[in-house]
Amino acid sequence: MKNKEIAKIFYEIADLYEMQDVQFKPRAYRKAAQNIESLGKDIEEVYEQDELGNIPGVGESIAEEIVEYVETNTVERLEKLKKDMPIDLRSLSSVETLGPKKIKDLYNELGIKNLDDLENAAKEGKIRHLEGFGKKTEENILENIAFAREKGDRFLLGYVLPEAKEIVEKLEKKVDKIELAGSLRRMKETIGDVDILVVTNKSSKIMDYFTNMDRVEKVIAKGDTKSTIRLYGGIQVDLRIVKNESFGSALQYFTGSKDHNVKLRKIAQNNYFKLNEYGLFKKDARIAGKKEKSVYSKLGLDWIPPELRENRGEIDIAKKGNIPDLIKYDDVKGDLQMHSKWSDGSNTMVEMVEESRNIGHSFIAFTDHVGSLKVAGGMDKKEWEKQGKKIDKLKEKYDDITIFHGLEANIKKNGELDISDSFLNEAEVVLASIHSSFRMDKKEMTNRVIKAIENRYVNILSHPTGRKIQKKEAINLELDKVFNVAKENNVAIEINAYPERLDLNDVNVKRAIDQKVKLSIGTDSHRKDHLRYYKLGIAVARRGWAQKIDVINTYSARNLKKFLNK
DNA sequence: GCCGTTTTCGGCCCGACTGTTTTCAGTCG
Ligand SMILES: Nc1nc2c(ncn2[C@H]2C[C@H](O)[C@@H](COP(=O)(O)OP(=O)(O)OP(=O)(O)O)O2)c(=O)[nH]1
Ligand SMILES: [Mg+2]
Ligand SMILES: [Mg+2]
Ligand SMILES: [Zn+2]
Repeated sequence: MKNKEIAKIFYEIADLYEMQDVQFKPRAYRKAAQNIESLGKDIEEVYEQDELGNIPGVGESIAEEIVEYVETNTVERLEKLKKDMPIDLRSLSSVETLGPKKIKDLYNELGIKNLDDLENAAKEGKIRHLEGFGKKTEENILENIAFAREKGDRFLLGYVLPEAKEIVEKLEKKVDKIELAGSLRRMKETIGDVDILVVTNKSSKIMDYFTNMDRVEKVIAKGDTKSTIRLYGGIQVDLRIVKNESFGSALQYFTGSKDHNVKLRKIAQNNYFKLNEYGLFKKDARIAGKKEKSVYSKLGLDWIPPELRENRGEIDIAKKGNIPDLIKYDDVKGDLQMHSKWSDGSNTMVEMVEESRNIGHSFIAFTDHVGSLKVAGGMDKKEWEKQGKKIDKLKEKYDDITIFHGLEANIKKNGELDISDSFLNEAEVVLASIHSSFRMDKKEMTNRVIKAIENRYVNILSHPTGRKIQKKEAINLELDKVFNVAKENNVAIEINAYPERLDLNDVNVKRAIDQKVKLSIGTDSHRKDHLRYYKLGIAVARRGWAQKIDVINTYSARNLKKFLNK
Protein backbone atom coordinates (compact mmCIF):
# COMPACT_ATOMS: atom_id res chain seq x y z
CA MET A 1 0.00 0.00 0.00
CA LYS A 2 1.46 3.28 -1.12
CA ASN A 3 -1.41 5.35 0.27
CA LYS A 4 0.58 6.71 3.18
CA GLU A 5 3.62 7.58 1.09
CA ILE A 6 1.53 9.40 -1.47
CA ALA A 7 -0.46 11.25 1.16
CA LYS A 8 2.80 12.33 2.74
CA ILE A 9 3.99 13.77 -0.55
CA PHE A 10 0.83 15.81 -0.96
CA TYR A 11 0.98 17.07 2.63
CA GLU A 12 4.51 18.18 1.95
CA ILE A 13 3.52 19.95 -1.25
CA ALA A 14 0.75 21.67 0.71
CA ASP A 15 3.18 22.86 3.38
CA LEU A 16 5.67 24.18 0.85
CA TYR A 17 2.97 26.02 -1.11
CA GLU A 18 1.76 27.53 2.13
CA MET A 19 5.23 28.92 2.78
CA GLN A 20 5.22 30.52 -0.62
CA ASP A 21 1.93 32.15 0.30
CA VAL A 22 0.17 30.35 -2.53
CA GLN A 23 -3.57 30.58 -1.89
CA PHE A 24 -5.94 27.56 -1.79
CA LYS A 25 -3.60 25.00 -3.27
CA PRO A 26 -2.46 23.93 0.19
CA ARG A 27 -6.08 23.20 1.04
CA ALA A 28 -6.58 21.24 -2.16
CA TYR A 29 -3.46 19.13 -1.62
CA ARG A 30 -4.28 18.51 2.03
CA LYS A 31 -7.79 17.41 1.21
CA ALA A 32 -6.51 15.00 -1.42
CA ALA A 33 -3.90 13.67 1.01
CA GLN A 34 -6.50 13.04 3.72
CA ASN A 35 -8.83 11.23 1.39
CA ILE A 36 -6.02 9.04 0.09
CA GLU A 37 -5.00 8.22 3.66
CA SER A 38 -8.49 7.19 4.71
CA LEU A 39 -9.38 5.51 1.43
CA GLY A 40 -9.53 2.04 2.96
CA LYS A 41 -8.41 0.73 -0.41
CA ASP A 42 -5.02 0.29 -2.00
CA ILE A 43 -4.41 3.33 -4.18
CA GLU A 44 -2.47 1.22 -6.65
CA GLU A 45 -5.63 -0.83 -7.23
CA VAL A 46 -7.52 2.39 -7.88
CA TYR A 47 -4.77 3.41 -10.29
CA GLU A 48 -4.95 0.08 -12.12
CA GLN A 49 -8.71 0.46 -12.46
CA ASP A 50 -8.17 3.98 -13.77
CA GLU A 51 -10.51 5.43 -11.14
CA LEU A 52 -8.25 7.94 -9.38
CA GLY A 53 -10.60 10.74 -10.40
CA ASN A 54 -13.35 9.24 -8.26
CA ILE A 55 -11.41 9.97 -5.07
CA PRO A 56 -12.88 13.13 -3.56
CA GLY A 57 -10.43 16.03 -3.79
CA VAL A 58 -8.45 14.35 -6.55
CA GLY A 59 -8.83 16.17 -9.86
CA GLU A 60 -6.97 16.03 -13.11
CA SER A 61 -3.63 17.33 -11.97
CA ILE A 62 -3.37 15.48 -8.66
CA ALA A 63 -4.45 12.28 -10.41
CA GLU A 64 -1.60 12.76 -12.86
CA GLU A 65 0.81 13.15 -9.98
CA ILE A 66 -0.41 9.92 -8.40
CA VAL A 67 0.21 8.16 -11.70
CA GLU A 68 3.63 9.79 -11.83
CA TYR A 69 4.48 8.52 -8.36
CA VAL A 70 3.21 4.99 -8.95
CA GLU A 71 5.20 4.74 -12.18
CA THR A 72 8.40 6.64 -11.32
CA ASN A 73 8.42 6.77 -7.50
CA THR A 74 8.81 10.54 -7.55
CA VAL A 75 6.71 13.66 -8.06
CA GLU A 76 8.45 16.40 -9.97
CA ARG A 77 6.39 19.18 -8.42
CA LEU A 78 7.59 18.26 -4.95
CA GLU A 79 11.21 17.93 -6.04
CA LYS A 80 11.09 21.41 -7.50
CA LEU A 81 9.45 22.93 -4.42
CA LYS A 82 12.02 21.28 -2.19
CA LYS A 83 14.85 22.65 -4.32
CA ASP A 84 13.53 26.20 -3.82
CA MET A 85 13.11 25.64 -0.07
CA PRO A 86 15.72 23.11 1.06
CA ILE A 87 14.76 23.11 4.72
CA ASP A 88 13.64 20.62 7.36
CA LEU A 89 10.10 21.89 7.37
CA ARG A 90 8.74 19.15 9.59
CA SER A 91 10.96 19.79 12.56
CA LEU A 92 10.81 23.57 12.20
CA SER A 93 7.00 23.46 12.14
CA SER A 94 6.98 21.38 15.27
CA VAL A 95 8.27 24.40 17.18
CA GLU A 96 5.27 26.04 18.83
CA THR A 97 4.59 29.54 17.36
CA LEU A 98 6.55 28.81 14.20
CA GLY A 99 4.34 28.63 11.14
CA PRO A 100 4.92 28.89 7.40
CA LYS A 101 5.41 32.67 7.30
CA LYS A 102 7.97 32.85 10.07
CA ILE A 103 9.84 29.80 8.81
CA LYS A 104 10.06 31.39 5.39
CA ASP A 105 11.41 34.67 6.83
CA LEU A 106 13.93 32.80 8.97
CA TYR A 107 15.23 30.96 5.92
CA ASN A 108 15.29 33.97 3.63
CA GLU A 109 16.86 36.37 6.14
CA LEU A 110 19.11 34.08 8.19
CA GLY A 111 19.38 30.90 6.11
CA ILE A 112 17.84 28.81 8.89
CA LYS A 113 17.20 25.27 7.67
CA ASN A 114 16.82 23.13 10.79
CA LEU A 115 16.52 23.14 14.55
CA ASP A 116 20.26 23.51 15.13
CA ASP A 117 20.42 26.59 12.89
CA LEU A 118 17.40 27.97 14.69
CA GLU A 119 18.86 27.40 18.12
CA ASN A 120 22.18 29.03 17.21
CA ALA A 121 20.49 32.07 15.67
CA ALA A 122 18.27 32.50 18.72
CA LYS A 123 21.18 32.14 21.14
CA GLU A 124 23.18 34.70 19.18
CA GLY A 125 20.24 37.12 19.39
CA LYS A 126 19.91 37.41 15.63
CA ILE A 127 16.20 36.67 15.43
CA ARG A 128 14.91 39.60 17.45
CA HIS A 129 16.12 42.07 14.85
CA LEU A 130 14.05 40.66 12.00
CA GLU A 131 10.97 42.61 11.00
CA GLY A 132 7.89 41.25 12.73
CA PHE A 133 10.03 39.40 15.28
CA GLY A 134 11.10 40.71 18.66
CA LYS A 135 12.72 39.83 21.94
CA LYS A 136 9.77 37.86 23.21
CA THR A 137 9.44 35.92 19.97
CA GLU A 138 13.09 34.95 20.14
CA GLU A 139 12.80 33.84 23.75
CA ASN A 140 9.71 31.78 22.96
CA ILE A 141 11.45 30.09 20.07
CA LEU A 142 14.42 29.16 22.22
CA GLU A 143 12.15 27.82 24.92
CA ASN A 144 10.04 25.81 22.48
CA ILE A 145 12.92 24.19 20.60
CA ALA A 146 13.63 21.90 23.53
CA PHE A 147 10.09 20.60 23.57
CA ALA A 148 10.02 20.23 19.79
CA ARG A 149 13.11 18.01 20.02
CA GLU A 150 11.60 15.61 22.52
CA LYS A 151 8.01 15.75 21.33
CA GLY A 152 6.85 12.33 20.21
CA ASP A 153 3.97 10.94 18.24
CA ARG A 154 0.30 11.43 18.87
CA PHE A 155 -1.10 9.65 21.94
CA LEU A 156 -3.17 6.48 21.91
CA LEU A 157 -6.86 6.94 22.65
CA GLY A 158 -6.93 4.18 25.26
CA TYR A 159 -4.20 5.76 27.32
CA VAL A 160 -5.32 9.41 27.08
CA LEU A 161 -9.00 8.83 27.78
CA PRO A 162 -8.59 8.00 31.50
CA GLU A 163 -6.25 10.96 32.02
CA ALA A 164 -8.67 13.29 30.28
CA LYS A 165 -11.51 12.03 32.44
CA GLU A 166 -9.44 12.79 35.55
CA ILE A 167 -9.05 16.40 34.47
CA VAL A 168 -12.77 16.61 33.75
CA GLU A 169 -13.49 15.27 37.25
CA LYS A 170 -11.34 17.98 38.79
CA LEU A 171 -13.18 20.75 36.97
CA GLU A 172 -16.63 19.22 37.14
CA LYS A 173 -17.56 20.42 40.61
CA LYS A 174 -16.63 24.00 39.81
CA VAL A 175 -18.61 24.53 36.59
CA ASP A 176 -22.18 24.29 35.27
CA LYS A 177 -21.50 21.97 32.35
CA ILE A 178 -18.45 20.13 31.09
CA GLU A 179 -17.84 17.88 28.11
CA LEU A 180 -14.86 16.28 26.41
CA ALA A 181 -14.63 17.48 22.81
CA GLY A 182 -12.22 17.21 19.87
CA SER A 183 -10.76 13.90 18.75
CA LEU A 184 -11.51 12.37 22.17
CA ARG A 185 -15.24 12.87 21.73
CA ARG A 186 -14.90 11.48 18.23
CA MET A 187 -12.96 8.54 19.73
CA LYS A 188 -10.26 8.76 17.13
CA GLU A 189 -7.58 6.07 17.52
CA THR A 190 -4.86 8.62 18.21
CA ILE A 191 -5.20 11.90 20.03
CA GLY A 192 -3.24 15.09 19.47
CA ASP A 193 -4.47 16.92 22.54
CA VAL A 194 -7.29 16.98 25.09
CA ASP A 195 -10.12 19.41 24.32
CA ILE A 196 -12.57 20.35 27.06
CA LEU A 197 -15.67 22.52 26.80
CA VAL A 198 -17.14 24.23 29.86
CA VAL A 199 -20.15 26.38 30.69
CA THR A 200 -19.69 28.72 33.66
CA ASN A 201 -20.20 32.35 34.59
CA LYS A 202 -16.98 32.40 36.59
CA SER A 203 -14.75 32.20 33.56
CA SER A 204 -11.67 34.00 34.88
CA LYS A 205 -11.70 32.03 38.12
CA ILE A 206 -11.88 28.74 36.23
CA MET A 207 -9.11 29.81 33.89
CA ASP A 208 -6.94 30.66 36.90
CA TYR A 209 -7.64 27.27 38.40
CA PHE A 210 -7.04 25.47 35.11
CA THR A 211 -3.69 27.11 34.44
CA ASN A 212 -2.51 26.47 38.01
CA MET A 213 -3.43 22.80 38.37
CA ASP A 214 -0.78 20.32 39.54
CA ARG A 215 1.19 18.81 36.70
CA VAL A 216 0.95 21.96 34.53
CA GLU A 217 4.35 22.35 32.91
CA LYS A 218 3.57 25.36 30.82
CA VAL A 219 0.76 27.81 30.14
CA ILE A 220 0.76 28.20 26.39
CA ALA A 221 -2.11 30.66 26.17
CA LYS A 222 -4.61 32.13 28.60
CA GLY A 223 -7.69 34.18 27.84
CA ASP A 224 -11.28 34.65 29.02
CA THR A 225 -12.78 32.07 26.67
CA LYS A 226 -9.84 29.88 25.73
CA SER A 227 -6.68 28.64 27.43
CA THR A 228 -4.07 26.06 26.57
CA ILE A 229 -1.70 24.27 28.93
CA ARG A 230 0.87 21.54 28.61
CA LEU A 231 1.13 18.89 31.31
CA TYR A 232 4.28 17.08 32.36
CA GLY A 233 4.43 14.10 30.03
CA GLY A 234 3.71 16.30 27.03
CA ILE A 235 -0.07 16.21 26.79
CA GLN A 236 -1.60 19.53 25.79
CA VAL A 237 -5.04 20.51 27.08
CA ASP A 238 -7.32 23.13 25.53
CA LEU A 239 -10.12 24.57 27.62
CA ARG A 240 -12.90 26.53 25.98
CA ILE A 241 -15.54 28.38 28.00
CA VAL A 242 -18.87 29.63 26.63
CA LYS A 243 -22.27 30.70 27.94
CA ASN A 244 -25.05 28.16 28.17
CA GLU A 245 -26.87 29.74 25.21
CA SER A 246 -23.90 28.67 23.05
CA PHE A 247 -23.20 25.28 24.58
CA GLY A 248 -24.56 23.25 21.67
CA SER A 249 -22.88 25.21 18.91
CA ALA A 250 -19.63 25.35 20.87
CA LEU A 251 -19.76 21.60 21.39
CA GLN A 252 -20.33 21.19 17.67
CA TYR A 253 -17.40 23.46 16.88
CA PHE A 254 -15.03 21.98 19.43
CA THR A 255 -15.84 18.39 18.53
CA GLY A 256 -14.88 18.88 14.91
CA SER A 257 -13.38 17.47 12.92
CA LYS A 258 -12.06 20.62 11.31
CA ASP A 259 -13.14 19.46 7.86
CA HIS A 260 -16.55 18.49 9.15
CA ASN A 261 -16.87 22.01 10.60
CA VAL A 262 -15.80 23.68 7.39
CA LYS A 263 -18.39 21.74 5.43
CA LEU A 264 -21.17 22.58 7.90
CA ARG A 265 -20.23 26.24 7.81
CA LYS A 266 -20.38 26.15 4.02
CA ILE A 267 -23.91 24.74 4.18
CA ALA A 268 -24.83 27.52 6.60
CA GLN A 269 -23.51 30.08 4.12
CA ASN A 270 -25.51 28.55 1.31
CA ASN A 271 -28.62 29.10 3.43
CA TYR A 272 -27.64 32.73 4.14
CA PHE A 273 -26.80 31.74 7.74
CA LYS A 274 -23.56 32.01 9.64
CA LEU A 275 -22.26 29.21 11.87
CA ASN A 276 -19.60 29.65 14.55
CA GLU A 277 -19.04 28.42 18.11
CA TYR A 278 -21.55 30.94 19.46
CA GLY A 279 -24.48 29.77 17.42
CA LEU A 280 -26.20 29.48 14.08
CA PHE A 281 -27.22 32.98 13.01
CA LYS A 282 -29.75 34.31 10.53
CA LYS A 283 -28.80 37.96 10.16
CA ASP A 284 -28.09 38.79 13.82
CA ALA A 285 -30.62 36.42 15.31
CA ARG A 286 -29.41 33.20 16.91
CA ILE A 287 -31.61 30.44 15.53
CA ALA A 288 -29.70 27.62 17.25
CA GLY A 289 -26.93 27.36 19.83
CA LYS A 290 -28.06 25.88 23.10
CA LYS A 291 -28.46 22.37 21.79
CA GLU A 292 -26.12 20.67 19.38
CA LYS A 293 -28.97 18.76 17.80
CA SER A 294 -30.76 21.93 16.74
CA VAL A 295 -27.63 23.21 14.99
CA TYR A 296 -27.81 20.16 12.76
CA SER A 297 -31.58 20.20 12.33
CA LYS A 298 -31.70 23.89 11.40
CA LEU A 299 -29.17 23.07 8.68
CA GLY A 300 -31.48 20.35 7.41
CA LEU A 301 -29.37 17.50 8.77
CA ASP A 302 -29.79 14.48 11.01
CA TRP A 303 -27.78 14.77 14.21
CA ILE A 304 -24.48 13.07 13.45
CA PRO A 305 -22.76 10.90 16.09
CA PRO A 306 -19.33 12.41 16.93
CA GLU A 307 -17.54 9.23 15.81
CA LEU A 308 -18.69 9.84 12.25
CA ARG A 309 -17.66 13.49 12.01
CA GLU A 310 -14.62 13.15 9.79
CA ASN A 311 -16.05 14.59 6.56
CA ARG A 312 -16.06 11.19 4.92
CA GLY A 313 -19.53 11.50 3.45
CA GLU A 314 -21.53 11.64 6.69
CA ILE A 315 -22.93 15.09 5.97
CA ASP A 316 -24.48 14.11 2.64
CA ILE A 317 -26.03 11.06 4.29
CA ALA A 318 -27.36 13.19 7.16
CA LYS A 319 -28.92 15.49 4.58
CA LYS A 320 -30.87 12.55 3.19
CA GLY A 321 -31.90 11.55 6.71
CA ASN A 322 -30.04 8.26 6.44
CA ILE A 323 -27.69 8.28 9.42
CA PRO A 324 -27.96 4.72 10.78
CA ASP A 325 -28.64 3.76 14.35
CA LEU A 326 -25.07 2.90 15.37
CA ILE A 327 -24.21 0.22 17.91
CA LYS A 328 -24.37 1.73 21.41
CA TYR A 329 -21.79 1.58 24.18
CA ASP A 330 -24.12 -0.56 26.30
CA ASP A 331 -25.10 -2.94 23.51
CA VAL A 332 -22.09 -5.21 23.98
CA LYS A 333 -22.75 -8.15 26.29
CA GLY A 334 -19.37 -9.80 26.43
CA ASP A 335 -15.73 -10.05 25.48
CA LEU A 336 -14.47 -12.59 22.95
CA GLN A 337 -10.74 -12.49 23.42
CA MET A 338 -8.79 -12.67 26.66
CA HIS A 339 -5.80 -14.47 28.14
CA SER A 340 -5.18 -15.84 31.60
CA LYS A 341 -2.25 -17.30 33.48
CA TRP A 342 -2.84 -20.50 31.50
CA SER A 343 -0.91 -18.85 28.68
CA ASP A 344 0.70 -15.40 28.80
CA GLY A 345 -1.88 -13.47 30.83
CA SER A 346 -1.00 -12.18 34.29
CA ASN A 347 -4.29 -12.79 36.08
CA THR A 348 -6.05 -16.00 37.04
CA MET A 349 -9.27 -17.03 35.35
CA VAL A 350 -11.19 -16.26 38.55
CA GLU A 351 -9.82 -12.73 38.58
CA MET A 352 -10.75 -12.26 34.93
CA VAL A 353 -14.26 -13.57 35.52
CA GLU A 354 -14.78 -11.38 38.58
CA GLU A 355 -13.67 -8.28 36.73
CA SER A 356 -15.87 -9.16 33.74
CA ARG A 357 -18.83 -9.46 36.07
CA ASN A 358 -17.99 -6.07 37.58
CA ILE A 359 -18.06 -4.60 34.11
CA GLY A 360 -21.45 -6.19 33.57
CA HIS A 361 -20.62 -8.72 30.86
CA SER A 362 -22.99 -11.63 30.51
CA PHE A 363 -20.50 -13.79 28.64
CA ILE A 364 -16.75 -14.06 28.07
CA ALA A 365 -14.42 -16.37 26.20
CA PHE A 366 -11.05 -17.50 27.45
CA THR A 367 -8.88 -17.65 24.36
CA ASP A 368 -5.47 -18.55 25.67
CA HIS A 369 -2.66 -19.32 23.25
CA VAL A 370 -2.19 -22.90 22.14
CA GLY A 371 0.22 -24.79 19.93
CA SER A 372 3.60 -23.68 18.73
CA LEU A 373 3.56 -20.16 20.17
CA LYS A 374 5.67 -21.16 23.14
CA VAL A 375 6.87 -17.62 23.92
CA ALA A 376 3.25 -16.76 24.63
CA GLY A 377 2.72 -19.90 26.69
CA GLY A 378 1.06 -21.88 23.93
CA MET A 379 -0.64 -24.90 25.54
CA ASP A 380 -0.75 -28.43 24.20
CA LYS A 381 -3.99 -30.36 24.10
CA LYS A 382 -3.49 -32.00 27.46
CA GLU A 383 -2.87 -28.76 29.28
CA TRP A 384 -5.75 -27.02 27.53
CA GLU A 385 -8.03 -29.86 28.64
CA LYS A 386 -6.83 -29.32 32.18
CA GLN A 387 -7.80 -25.68 31.82
CA GLY A 388 -11.19 -26.93 30.63
CA LYS A 389 -11.74 -28.80 33.88
CA LYS A 390 -11.15 -25.55 35.78
CA ILE A 391 -13.51 -23.70 33.49
CA ASP A 392 -16.19 -26.32 34.12
CA LYS A 393 -15.90 -25.50 37.82
CA LEU A 394 -16.19 -21.77 37.08
CA LYS A 395 -19.25 -22.42 34.96
CA GLU A 396 -20.83 -24.12 37.94
CA LYS A 397 -19.84 -21.38 40.33
CA TYR A 398 -21.14 -18.41 38.36
CA ASP A 399 -24.69 -18.47 37.05
CA ASP A 400 -24.76 -14.84 35.93
CA ILE A 401 -22.08 -15.14 33.27
CA THR A 402 -21.58 -17.61 30.43
CA ILE A 403 -17.98 -18.70 30.03
CA PHE A 404 -16.75 -20.11 26.73
CA HIS A 405 -13.64 -22.22 26.62
CA GLY A 406 -11.88 -21.01 23.51
CA LEU A 407 -8.38 -20.84 22.16
CA GLU A 408 -6.21 -18.72 19.90
CA ALA A 409 -4.52 -20.82 17.22
CA ASN A 410 -1.72 -19.71 14.92
CA ILE A 411 -2.05 -19.51 11.18
CA LYS A 412 1.02 -21.17 9.72
CA LYS A 413 2.75 -19.89 6.63
CA ASN A 414 0.77 -22.27 4.44
CA GLY A 415 -2.57 -21.26 5.94
CA GLU A 416 -3.00 -24.35 8.10
CA LEU A 417 -3.56 -23.99 11.81
CA ASP A 418 -0.84 -25.30 14.09
CA ILE A 419 -3.01 -27.67 16.13
CA SER A 420 -4.92 -30.79 15.17
CA ASP A 421 -8.56 -30.95 14.09
CA SER A 422 -9.46 -33.04 17.13
CA PHE A 423 -8.04 -30.29 19.35
CA LEU A 424 -9.88 -27.54 17.43
CA ASN A 425 -13.07 -29.54 17.62
CA GLU A 426 -13.11 -29.37 21.41
CA ALA A 427 -13.00 -25.58 21.64
CA GLU A 428 -16.18 -23.55 22.01
CA VAL A 429 -14.57 -20.57 20.27
CA VAL A 430 -11.68 -20.77 17.83
CA LEU A 431 -9.68 -17.64 17.10
CA ALA A 432 -7.17 -17.81 14.29
CA SER A 433 -4.39 -15.29 13.96
CA ILE A 434 -1.03 -14.64 12.43
CA HIS A 435 1.92 -14.44 14.83
CA SER A 436 4.83 -15.03 12.45
CA SER A 437 5.88 -14.61 8.79
CA PHE A 438 4.29 -11.19 8.50
CA ARG A 439 6.08 -10.24 5.32
CA MET A 440 4.57 -12.01 2.37
CA ASP A 441 3.43 -11.14 -1.09
CA LYS A 442 -0.11 -9.79 -1.10
CA LYS A 443 -1.66 -12.65 -3.06
CA GLU A 444 0.15 -15.30 -1.03
CA MET A 445 -0.84 -13.65 2.24
CA THR A 446 -4.45 -13.37 1.13
CA ASN A 447 -4.54 -17.05 0.19
CA ARG A 448 -2.94 -17.95 3.50
CA VAL A 449 -5.59 -16.10 5.50
CA ILE A 450 -8.42 -17.36 3.31
CA LYS A 451 -7.30 -20.92 3.85
CA ALA A 452 -7.45 -20.37 7.60
CA ILE A 453 -10.90 -18.87 7.39
CA GLU A 454 -12.09 -21.84 5.37
CA ASN A 455 -11.02 -24.19 8.15
CA ARG A 456 -14.36 -25.49 9.39
CA TYR A 457 -13.49 -24.94 13.06
CA VAL A 458 -12.51 -21.27 12.87
CA ASN A 459 -14.97 -18.73 14.30
CA ILE A 460 -13.05 -15.48 14.45
CA LEU A 461 -10.15 -14.03 12.49
CA SER A 462 -8.22 -12.22 15.18
CA HIS A 463 -6.22 -8.96 14.80
CA PRO A 464 -6.69 -9.37 11.05
CA THR A 465 -4.09 -6.93 9.73
CA GLY A 466 -1.56 -7.24 12.54
CA ARG A 467 -0.89 -3.52 12.62
CA LYS A 468 0.27 -1.88 15.82
CA ILE A 469 -0.27 1.85 15.95
CA GLN A 470 3.02 3.72 15.46
CA LYS A 471 4.91 0.41 15.75
CA LYS A 472 4.06 -2.10 13.10
CA GLU A 473 2.59 -1.84 9.61
CA ALA A 474 -0.40 -3.91 8.55
CA ILE A 475 0.30 -7.09 6.62
CA ASN A 476 -0.37 -7.13 2.87
CA LEU A 477 -3.91 -8.38 2.52
CA GLU A 478 -6.74 -8.11 0.03
CA LEU A 479 -9.34 -7.42 2.67
CA ASP A 480 -12.34 -7.44 0.37
CA LYS A 481 -11.59 -11.04 -0.61
CA VAL A 482 -11.01 -12.00 3.01
CA PHE A 483 -14.32 -10.45 4.08
CA ASN A 484 -16.17 -12.20 1.32
CA VAL A 485 -14.85 -15.65 2.26
CA ALA A 486 -15.40 -14.93 5.96
CA LYS A 487 -19.02 -14.13 5.31
CA GLU A 488 -19.55 -17.36 3.33
CA ASN A 489 -17.96 -19.40 6.13
CA ASN A 490 -19.69 -17.72 9.07
CA VAL A 491 -16.41 -16.39 10.37
CA ALA A 492 -16.48 -13.09 12.23
CA ILE A 493 -13.72 -10.56 11.78
CA GLU A 494 -12.29 -9.20 14.99
CA ILE A 495 -12.14 -5.64 16.13
CA ASN A 496 -9.24 -6.10 18.51
CA ALA A 497 -9.86 -3.47 21.17
CA TYR A 498 -6.39 -3.35 22.66
CA PRO A 499 -5.29 0.34 22.51
CA GLU A 500 -2.29 -0.16 20.25
CA ARG A 501 -4.05 -2.58 17.93
CA LEU A 502 -7.61 -1.39 17.19
CA ASP A 503 -7.56 -3.88 14.37
CA LEU A 504 -9.71 -3.79 12.23
CA ASN A 505 -9.55 -0.01 12.23
CA ASP A 506 -12.43 2.34 11.47
CA VAL A 507 -12.16 2.50 7.66
CA ASN A 508 -11.75 -1.26 7.39
CA VAL A 509 -14.77 -1.83 9.62
CA LYS A 510 -16.72 0.29 7.14
CA ARG A 511 -15.62 -1.98 4.31
CA ALA A 512 -16.54 -5.06 6.33
CA ILE A 513 -19.98 -3.63 7.06
CA ASP A 514 -20.48 -2.90 3.37
CA GLN A 515 -19.80 -6.58 2.71
CA LYS A 516 -22.13 -7.61 5.51
CA VAL A 517 -19.54 -9.69 7.31
CA LYS A 518 -19.99 -10.04 11.08
CA LEU A 519 -17.63 -8.40 13.55
CA SER A 520 -16.38 -9.62 16.93
CA ILE A 521 -15.01 -7.36 19.65
CA GLY A 522 -12.21 -8.77 21.78
CA THR A 523 -10.00 -6.88 24.19
CA ASP A 524 -7.10 -9.32 23.89
CA SER A 525 -6.68 -8.65 27.61
CA HIS A 526 -3.54 -9.94 29.23
CA ARG A 527 -4.47 -8.40 32.60
CA LYS A 528 -7.82 -7.78 34.20
CA ASP A 529 -7.53 -4.02 33.88
CA HIS A 530 -7.35 -4.42 30.10
CA LEU A 531 -10.92 -5.70 30.09
CA ARG A 532 -12.20 -2.13 30.20
CA TYR A 533 -10.89 -1.52 26.70
CA TYR A 534 -13.93 -3.20 25.15
CA LYS A 535 -15.37 0.32 24.81
CA LEU A 536 -12.57 1.20 22.43
CA GLY A 537 -13.73 -1.68 20.27
CA ILE A 538 -17.25 -0.27 20.26
CA ALA A 539 -15.82 3.12 19.37
CA VAL A 540 -14.04 1.66 16.35
CA ALA A 541 -17.23 -0.14 15.35
CA ARG A 542 -19.16 3.13 15.56
CA ARG A 543 -16.51 4.99 13.58
CA GLY A 544 -16.92 2.29 10.96
CA TRP A 545 -20.71 2.79 10.83
CA ALA A 546 -21.50 -0.56 12.47
CA GLN A 547 -24.96 -1.22 13.85
CA LYS A 548 -25.94 -3.57 16.64
CA ILE A 549 -26.69 -6.49 14.31
CA ASP A 550 -23.23 -6.30 12.74
CA VAL A 551 -21.47 -7.23 15.99
CA ILE A 552 -21.79 -10.70 17.49
CA ASN A 553 -20.97 -9.43 20.99
CA THR A 554 -24.47 -7.93 21.08
CA TYR A 555 -26.07 -11.38 20.73
CA SER A 556 -27.49 -13.18 23.71
CA ALA A 557 -25.23 -16.00 24.94
CA ARG A 558 -27.75 -18.42 23.41
CA ASN A 559 -27.63 -16.87 19.96
CA LEU A 560 -23.88 -16.50 20.16
CA LYS A 561 -23.62 -20.24 20.80
CA LYS A 562 -25.63 -20.86 17.64
CA PHE A 563 -23.31 -18.64 15.65
CA LEU A 564 -20.25 -20.44 17.05
CA ASN A 565 -21.66 -23.92 16.38
CA LYS A 566 -21.66 -23.30 12.67
C1' DG B 1 -6.19 22.74 -7.36
C1' DC B 2 -10.96 21.40 -6.83
C1' DC B 3 -15.83 21.75 -7.29
C1' DG B 4 -21.10 22.62 -8.21
C1' DT B 5 -30.06 21.85 -6.14
C1' DT B 6 -27.84 29.25 -5.96
C1' DT B 7 -21.94 28.37 -9.91
C1' DT B 8 -18.30 24.81 -15.26
C1' DC B 9 -15.84 30.22 -13.25
C1' DG B 10 -15.50 32.28 -8.84
C1' DG B 11 -15.12 31.22 -4.65
C1' DC B 12 -12.65 28.47 -1.01
C1' DC B 13 -14.97 28.72 7.61
C1' DC B 14 -14.68 31.66 11.23
C1' DG B 15 -12.79 33.22 15.64
C1' DA B 16 -9.23 33.59 20.07
C1' DC B 17 -4.72 34.72 21.78
C1' DT B 18 -0.01 36.70 21.34
C1' DG B 19 3.43 39.83 20.12
C1' DT B 20 4.33 43.15 17.27
C1' DT B 21 2.50 46.51 15.93
C1' DT B 22 -0.12 52.09 16.05
C1' DT B 23 -4.27 48.96 13.54
C1' DC B 24 -2.81 43.90 12.61
C1' DA B 25 -0.30 39.59 11.05
C1' DG B 26 0.66 35.13 12.37
C1' DT B 27 -0.52 30.96 14.55
C1' DC B 28 -3.62 28.14 16.42
C1' DG B 29 -8.34 26.08 17.68
N1 LIG C 1 -14.07 25.78 12.22
C1 LIG C 1 -12.87 25.33 12.58
N2 LIG C 1 -12.76 24.52 13.62
C2 LIG C 1 -11.54 24.08 13.96
C3 LIG C 1 -10.37 24.42 13.24
N3 LIG C 1 -9.32 23.82 13.83
C4 LIG C 1 -9.84 23.12 14.85
N4 LIG C 1 -11.17 23.26 14.94
C5 LIG C 1 -12.09 22.64 15.89
C6 LIG C 1 -12.41 21.24 15.42
C7 LIG C 1 -11.46 20.40 16.21
O1 LIG C 1 -11.93 19.09 16.38
C8 LIG C 1 -11.44 21.14 17.52
C9 LIG C 1 -10.24 20.84 18.35
O2 LIG C 1 -9.08 21.14 17.62
P1 LIG C 1 -7.81 20.18 17.65
O3 LIG C 1 -6.73 20.88 16.92
O4 LIG C 1 -7.54 19.78 19.03
O5 LIG C 1 -8.23 18.98 16.71
P2 LIG C 1 -8.80 17.54 17.07
O6 LIG C 1 -9.12 17.43 18.51
O7 LIG C 1 -9.90 17.28 16.13
O8 LIG C 1 -7.63 16.55 16.68
P3 LIG C 1 -6.31 16.26 17.52
O9 LIG C 1 -6.38 14.84 17.89
O10 LIG C 1 -6.28 17.17 18.69
O11 LIG C 1 -5.18 16.51 16.57
O12 LIG C 1 -11.47 22.52 17.15
C10 LIG C 1 -10.51 25.27 12.13
O13 LIG C 1 -9.54 25.60 11.43
N5 LIG C 1 -11.79 25.71 11.84
MG1 LIG D 1 -7.74 17.92 19.94
MG1 LIG E 1 -7.06 21.22 20.70
ZN1 LIG F 1 -1.12 -13.32 24.30
